[in-house]
Amino acid sequence: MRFATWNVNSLKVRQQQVLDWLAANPDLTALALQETKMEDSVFPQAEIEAAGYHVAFIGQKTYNGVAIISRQPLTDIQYNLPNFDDPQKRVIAATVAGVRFICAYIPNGQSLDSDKYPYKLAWLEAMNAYLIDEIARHPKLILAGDYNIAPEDRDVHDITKWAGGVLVSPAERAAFAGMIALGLTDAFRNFEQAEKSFSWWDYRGFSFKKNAGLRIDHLLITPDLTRKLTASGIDIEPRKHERPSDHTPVWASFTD
DNA sequence: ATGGCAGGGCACCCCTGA
Repeated sequence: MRFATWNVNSLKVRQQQVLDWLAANPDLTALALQETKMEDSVFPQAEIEAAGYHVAFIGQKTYNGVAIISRQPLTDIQYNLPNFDDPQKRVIAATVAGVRFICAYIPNGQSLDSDKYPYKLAWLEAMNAYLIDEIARHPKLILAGDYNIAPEDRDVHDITKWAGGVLVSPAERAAFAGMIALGLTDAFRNFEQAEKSFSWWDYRGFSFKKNAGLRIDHLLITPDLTRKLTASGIDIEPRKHERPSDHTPVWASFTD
């Protein structure tokens, strides 16, 4: 089994890149997408199914929007956090290959003095409460997505440039640590990894070329899956393409 | 300290992202 997450920053623009990446990764069980930025009525369901996949999605115009694409059927699809009334479409979950696969686009927060920051913290609190229930129901669970949190300073190319802002604030990192405290493992960090491994690079200032990035896309997994974890990584290949997303896929492999 | 790039929307400037 292999699972991945990718913030595509508009599925309309990245649709072919997603299909190409899936074709290049035939062992992938399921892929979580964030920032599809499209309403359900225009979601390319037929094209994705015609390519041989199952898909579940929920979106809105301009902002947010999440989807799960898989090679096996998706069951028990859930839309949104059940315990948080939120017009923003940021969560979709499904069971695939016996794994509860949650796809989340965690709020950015914008800045510490923005209204969006307390929204982010409240959202994370609701996610934590939701996870407690879900982990109890599903021993094999993955929370995959764009967390908009760099958990540690080594996940930031230059902490002096980001200190005092969102993505690295103590409260956000505490929320991430709160998820780890539920018994979850950061699949990427379960193995020795290259220094300066990132999943996002700003479009501006040749950030990708300079590897001035952040690691903010993660797969957190339950103990039952940690025992089965065989490898994890970040595929920076798509970030090199023409018109790339600013994020790149992050993945984890498991024994069946 | 600022803005830089990219996507999208009733729209040729503004908002958001991270």
